[in-house]
Amino acid sequence: MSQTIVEPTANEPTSTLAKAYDPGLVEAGMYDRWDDAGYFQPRERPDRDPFVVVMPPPNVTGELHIGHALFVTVEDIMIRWHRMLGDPTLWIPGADHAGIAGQWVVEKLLVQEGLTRHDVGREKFVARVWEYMDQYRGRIREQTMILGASCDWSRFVFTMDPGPSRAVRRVFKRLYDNGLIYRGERLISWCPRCQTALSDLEVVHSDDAGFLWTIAYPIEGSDEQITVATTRPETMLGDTGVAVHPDDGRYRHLIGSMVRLPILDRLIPIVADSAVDPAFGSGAVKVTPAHDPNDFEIGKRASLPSLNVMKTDGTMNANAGPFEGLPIAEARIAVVERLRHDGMLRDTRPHAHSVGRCQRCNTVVEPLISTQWFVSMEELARPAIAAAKEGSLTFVPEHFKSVYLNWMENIHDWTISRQLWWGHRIPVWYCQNCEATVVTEEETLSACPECGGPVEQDPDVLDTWFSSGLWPFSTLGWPDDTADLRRYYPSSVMETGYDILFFWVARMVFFGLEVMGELPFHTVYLHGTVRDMDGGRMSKTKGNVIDPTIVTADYGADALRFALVTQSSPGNDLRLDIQKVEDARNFANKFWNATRFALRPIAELDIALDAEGPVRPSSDLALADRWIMSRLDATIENATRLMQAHQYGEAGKEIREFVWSELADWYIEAAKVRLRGSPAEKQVVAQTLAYTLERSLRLLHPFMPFVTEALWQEMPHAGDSVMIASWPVAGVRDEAAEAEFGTLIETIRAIRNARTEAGVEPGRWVAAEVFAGPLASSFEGSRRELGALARIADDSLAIVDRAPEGGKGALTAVAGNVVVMLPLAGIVDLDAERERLGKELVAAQAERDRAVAQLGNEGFMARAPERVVDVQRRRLSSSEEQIALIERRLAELNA
RNA sequence: GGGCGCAUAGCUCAGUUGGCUAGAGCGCACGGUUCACAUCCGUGAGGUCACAGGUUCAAGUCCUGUUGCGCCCACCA
Repeated sequence: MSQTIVEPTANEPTSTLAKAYDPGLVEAGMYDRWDDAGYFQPRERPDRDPFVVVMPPPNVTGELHIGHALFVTVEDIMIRWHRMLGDPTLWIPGADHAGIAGQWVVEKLLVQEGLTRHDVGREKFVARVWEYMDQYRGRIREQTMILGASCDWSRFVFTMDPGPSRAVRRVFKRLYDNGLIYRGERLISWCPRCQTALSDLEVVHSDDAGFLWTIAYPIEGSDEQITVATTRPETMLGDTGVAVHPDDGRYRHLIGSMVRLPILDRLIPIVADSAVDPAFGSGAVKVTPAHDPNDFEIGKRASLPSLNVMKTDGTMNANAGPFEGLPIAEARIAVVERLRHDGMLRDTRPHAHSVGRCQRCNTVVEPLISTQWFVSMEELARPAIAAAKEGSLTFVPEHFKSVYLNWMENIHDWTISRQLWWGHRIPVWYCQNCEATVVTEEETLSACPECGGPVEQDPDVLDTWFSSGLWPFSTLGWPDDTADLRRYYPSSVMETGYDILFFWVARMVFFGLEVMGELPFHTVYLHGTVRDMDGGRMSKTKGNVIDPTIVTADYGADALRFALVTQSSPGNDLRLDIQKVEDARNFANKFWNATRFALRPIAELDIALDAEGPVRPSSDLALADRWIMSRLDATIENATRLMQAHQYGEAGKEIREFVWSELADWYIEAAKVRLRGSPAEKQVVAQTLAYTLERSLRLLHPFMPFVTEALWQEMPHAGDSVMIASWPVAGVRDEAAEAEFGTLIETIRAIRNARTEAGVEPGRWVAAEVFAGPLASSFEGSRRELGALARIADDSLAIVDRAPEGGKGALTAVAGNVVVMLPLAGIVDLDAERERLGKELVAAQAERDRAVAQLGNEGFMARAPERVVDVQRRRLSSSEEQIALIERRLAELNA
């Protein structure tokens, strides 16, 4: 496979490439060849820092969707780029057990069998989930491979594997021992469907249309009543007080009095609390400490008892009296009816209010008091805030730093226990004999270390994000002191969606700092959400979810990758347009055919190679050769700069633009005529083609790994795979060549435009006189290219040394200071020609006027940098020359 | 209530520290079988850079305000 010299193959077919690019054929088998060659594992070299990315582990709750394809693409681009830069590069793949979401999908399967998890029992249920996960992990892995992800499968990790599980227990114990994890009775969010506590982040709020009911509470021992307003009247059954603002004159005399709670007839006190807003409603608030976070706080301050009126399944309990057993929604209606009947309902009005729903199952969550495990956040957040503020943790795009800080600085304690069966079991054991609570890193505990009595493990599991938060080090073998951990922690860039900035990124940061004493990564790159063409979110219920492998089957992984990355920019959502995928496929085809074209002369000749690949040609260079190599250098410069700035999409576009609009449209078109020239000329063209195409393939490789590998193998090259070739280094730009060939391009365009506007048949060969002023020798050297591209007959192309006179039977093309006269007697429409040139004259005059104005501006002349002033000077002289040329020509036409 | 962002061509979007004539793809109009490519080639039309001020020699770019849209956070009965 390794190849240092290309043998001439004159007698063989000129190319082994098929006429049309077929992504299916190109991509088949290639991934396995890379894998077999070991390219996905880091190539160690002690002199360089490794580049490490930990893949966000997809939830094993189904297949990958198009959003996964975006992150796989962006991360693979980073990884392949760094691999080409020569960094030891590691990308660790994984999968997440997905806690509630994982349990939920299997519960839904059971429902189809007419079963609940309680019918099968904990052990068998967990086994079912494992079975499900094993099945989909394979599919996810397969999909990731189809996308070309160059990750190290030998290091694949699942959150429930023994290693990460031990990491979870170790961290739990450590935080517990340090007082950062505690168990307590708090008001938490409860999902009645999932039957578990949720963290704040797992509750999704939306404004729903509801009602605000006003209820009268009679004052005991008085004829007075006090009215309170509520959006959840059923909670009045759990009221243990009424609160008013201490300075509210209307109620000051009532503070300390008792009211008689309607329906239940309980006596509850009126208390003062400054959190009450006297301006809202009646200025008096019913207090339900067991079912409202605000009331919970008021209740604590006023020493009111908490009275729970709901069961964990979302029905009312015995404290609800006559409403016991009713589901919450029905109890609400019944309570309102009863109040109306009793004459205690004072008002009912529509009222939009915020309703929290379970992120996973969309059930309305209920705040209720419950004993749960929490992570105390204040101390953990402090260094995580400092890291972002001092800049050791940076965000792409930058504004997410504010978002991150805003959250971190207002953080609440984290509810980590879940009343689920699927997940990491809380490593806490309760002695049945001596009341001891034992936290252990061991997976099981057989007896109480205090008294030897029997122990029972806490039945709950941990929030799935607890294990995710340890991912940057648990994937590397921690808590063992492994070689991987020492070499690859911390990772380099955390690339993930902004939608899990708090869920995941923030938690990795504070866990990394606390457990490892070091940030888990220095850069957070956040991508947006992939949306449909109308900007809608993709969801299973909407039915607009796209399986990436359907797209890759039609257009290829290269096309999907390229479309995703060039359509997106950091932090912004993108609308997936299948036309963009098609365009990317077309681009691959363009590159394919450009290579196919180049391979013919390349195969006939000896291409000089060195350790880097085709040698950069340096002698017998024509203007076009110098130009394309300078443009390649510009592209390398720009692409490299953009990659460094994480502007991968822009880098991809830059490369596409070069390959299509410069290399294919101009260099190759110009090369066609030169390949019919002398052997020496053919040689330099072939060498230039080999050089520029081979370097371009390397530039494009991180974006379109498959097709670039396929083409690179066909091209003269050094090394075994473009995957492990080096990222190109830019040479010195040839400014003169860029300017001169640029003018040649503009001239050809002007000629084509003049021909088209005048209705000259596209295939017609014409004669031309070209006045190129100081560029005469450049134009002379490129006369055949000029002729071929502008369809000027070679023997009737004259490069002249002063502005030509065409009389009335000629078309004029003006580009900069170049003027071309095309004698076309009988075709030229004098009026149309005058009009066309008239427009050009106006444009040139406007150009001149702007330059004159700038150069006449004292402030500009005094303050603008010399470079900018120079540009205006050139602009002035150039536009003046152009005006003179056009005016002269117009005079001729008008004569 | 707090925070963040967006507004550039018919559509989807680029536009790095302010500096040549504001760009791309798609779409649109017209025209093309030249031996790499119709998954293509050529030519063209199309923009008060949301609005109003300000800073500056110079503003799509920086500042302030306005309008419209979006997202996130939050214990607004």
